[in-house]
Amino acid sequence: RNAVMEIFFIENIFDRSRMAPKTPIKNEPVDLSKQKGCTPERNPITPVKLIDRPQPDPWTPTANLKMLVSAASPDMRDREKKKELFRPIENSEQSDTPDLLQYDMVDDCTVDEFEKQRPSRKQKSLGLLCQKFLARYPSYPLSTEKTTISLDEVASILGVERRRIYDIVNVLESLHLVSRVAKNQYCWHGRHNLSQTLKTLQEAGELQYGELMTFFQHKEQDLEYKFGERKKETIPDSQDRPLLDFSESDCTSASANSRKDKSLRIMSQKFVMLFLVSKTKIVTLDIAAKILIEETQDTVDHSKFKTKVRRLYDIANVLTSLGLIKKVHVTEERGRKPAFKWIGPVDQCQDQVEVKDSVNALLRGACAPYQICATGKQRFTRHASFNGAQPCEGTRRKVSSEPNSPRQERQDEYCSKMINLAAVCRQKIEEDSSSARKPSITSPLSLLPVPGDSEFCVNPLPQAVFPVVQADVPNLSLPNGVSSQALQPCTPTASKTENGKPTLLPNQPFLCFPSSSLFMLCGGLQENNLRETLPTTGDVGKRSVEAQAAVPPAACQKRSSHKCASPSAPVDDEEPAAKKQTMEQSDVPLSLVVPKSPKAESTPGSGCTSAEHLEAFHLDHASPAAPEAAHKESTKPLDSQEQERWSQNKDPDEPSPGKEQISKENANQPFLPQYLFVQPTAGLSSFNFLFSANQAPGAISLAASQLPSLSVPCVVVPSAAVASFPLVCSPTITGPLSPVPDGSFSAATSMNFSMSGLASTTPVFIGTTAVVTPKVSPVPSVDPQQPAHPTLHLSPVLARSCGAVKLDSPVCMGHPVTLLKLQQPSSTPLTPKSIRPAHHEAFFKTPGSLGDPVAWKKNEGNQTRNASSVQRRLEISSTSPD
DNA sequence: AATTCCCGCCATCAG
DNA sequence: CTGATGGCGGGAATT
Repeated sequence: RNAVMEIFFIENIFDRSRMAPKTPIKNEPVDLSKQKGCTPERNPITPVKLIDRPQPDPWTPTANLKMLVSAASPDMRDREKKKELFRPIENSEQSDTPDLLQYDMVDDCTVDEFEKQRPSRKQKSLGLLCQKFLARYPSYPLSTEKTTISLDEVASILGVERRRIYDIVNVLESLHLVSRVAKNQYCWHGRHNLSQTLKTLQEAGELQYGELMTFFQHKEQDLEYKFGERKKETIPDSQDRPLLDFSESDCTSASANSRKDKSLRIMSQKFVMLFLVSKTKIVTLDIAAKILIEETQDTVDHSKFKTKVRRLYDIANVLTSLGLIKKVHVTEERGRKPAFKWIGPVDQCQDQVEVKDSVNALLRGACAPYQICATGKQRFTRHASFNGAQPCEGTRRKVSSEPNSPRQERQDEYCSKMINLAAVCRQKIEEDSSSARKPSITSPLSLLPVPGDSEFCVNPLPQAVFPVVQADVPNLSLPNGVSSQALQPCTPTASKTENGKPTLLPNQPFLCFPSSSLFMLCGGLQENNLRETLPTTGDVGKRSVEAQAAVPPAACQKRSSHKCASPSAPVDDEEPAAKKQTMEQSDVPLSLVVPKSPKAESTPGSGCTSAEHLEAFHLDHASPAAPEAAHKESTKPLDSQEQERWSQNKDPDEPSPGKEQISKENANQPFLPQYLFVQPTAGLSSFNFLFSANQAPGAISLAASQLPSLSVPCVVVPSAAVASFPLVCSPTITGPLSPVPDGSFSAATSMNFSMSGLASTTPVFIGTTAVVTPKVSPVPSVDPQQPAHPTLHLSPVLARSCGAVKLDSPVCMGHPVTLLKLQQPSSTPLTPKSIRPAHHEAFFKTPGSLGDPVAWKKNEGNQTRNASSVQRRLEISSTSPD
């Protein structure tokens, strides 16, 4: 062990020393590359020296090696790097010695095959690094424990230079996820205050950028805007001031100005504000850069702009890792521009509006099926896709075949419409709610009992609120807490989001429904797992792919990573059939369907969406009262059909007749019980739920086992496999349960939920928010994992966290909640994939608790091995050398 | 060629 | 002065 440690240190040292010298070298790089006979890439690994070489410099021993290496072949080098991949340690040097050896080996045998990958740049990306970083800490740490972060420690563990950690921490600090306590020390707060922070930012943002953004957005949409010009005008001077309070708020040291003002922190806040202020929640990089340059408007110099953009990428990477934004591209006349879309919690969510609206529509008698999504924009998107409408952003694929039509435009229009609609609705809602904030509104299903009208929807945020589904929301965002991952049921469509990014996936299928009438469907959990995983780097890509696979075709297309093709890219057609099939099997995620008014569809001409179909069937099969598991069976087949259709379904127009009828029926009887059905695949992972819509609140809770029997309006049907998990639905509220507690308020609540969310993964809680009040101290002994459940394999951490969360809530008390295990099968249902889960777990564990520093390394699977040696060292050292 | 964004120099800041 | 921070921009990797 000692030896190992020594090595470790040595390496580090080495590294450091190397760095210093490096400076001088800089000049040469050019040569290097040229001379490159040797190493093609800049060798991150090797110190600069190599580079120098050409120079007069005397050689260092190392240099020699390097030369050799380089001489050997670039490829080799690559491989090497690749191996390093996960290795936390800094890239560097360690390899020297080893390298040599390896090289030799390499020579002999061709190594390359396996490692095609190599560490490429991506592996070193800030986003990935950030994920690793976040994975080390729980999203929602117990208040009791304070986690301090030592920059040095983290840097060494993650194997990066400190400088990089600063980049991450600064952004996190801007969102108050961490705060600096002392030199080199930060305190981890987690996401507890995130919503509050965002709210504050939003407010601030409206003041500062409200108009501006509006302006830009309009501009963009219709015309081209010229850069600076307008902007300046619009921009108020107000910007000077640093972001308001927040920046200061916690900062201990903050004094103030100085260069800090320019800091990444401020920029980050401003950047976030732009999203919050933006109606579309999409901000293009160039606009952001322009706006953020603020000060000297005119000094638009190009270089400055470029620098700003660089910084924005840095910030964006971190935010992406947090699951707050995702990358998209907006297509304008000018062409496609990089942009980012906010996918984090939104205070005011349009979704709500939508929901509301839909609800209203229902009440009015509208019949069309409607889908709702709760949370963020993403959901939005999804819907769209569900509907057949074109999704807004990237998601959009051409749904139907209309090669010629300007689909993009349409899409945009669609988006705009939706937005407008949302706005309109929102008001309406507010009105309604205020007037009728009765409990009634919150029907049993409704998640949040929160008294505050609109608020309830809002704050609670989607994610948090519905545990059921939603777990994911967070999930994407971070791996860290166990929480997140959970399950997300995937919606068939939804998935489409970005693949590349891990985060995206998140959407969950769940919804909030204010009125009872809604249905929820939950799809298989499979995906959940994937999501969970996300944190890690390399995997992500893969994972996403998988996820996609799971997902319905429509949804995801992109398989490739991040970059999405242009939005307009056709969707289904492209999809490989195979893929679809796959998806079909597993997926069927759920979707919510709500009867909707026709209008909802607006754009999409297509009426039928998968969801709809589902609905239809389900409806058919399911008896209103309480369908049972039996349905599942029937359903499955259905699913497939459905899916197929779906995939094909280009025909919007023909909704299935049946479905319509159904919907109508519903319409007629608005309150009929409707249910949501979820049928994922049969076993495994998916759960099926049926909820009747109108039910009385009280009825809902059920144990899994009981499902069918329940008289309750809702039925939950777990898939067979799953059956074991218990679902808990607390009736929202109303019931007997204690009413919502005072609620600490939405914010708090929501938070809680989210936490629970994790838990949610499995257990579903549907209930009032009140239920979860996590604050409570950790549960005594919880044993979340019940042996009974086959599925549960929670990582300890998870379990623990879950336990804590749920415990508190009253609901929980009632019965043991089981958590679903995230890992579970989700991935693809039965497939062997199971392997993954393990990783996931690891991933999430907090290092401390589990002591599994290594977790992330896992990602890539094979490669890992080699790397491992290095890693190991690290691990050891870090872990406990003793 | 454009987009991303890693790397790390070096100016500042803090002690 | 030294170490901690972190702005900044070159230029390489990716798209």
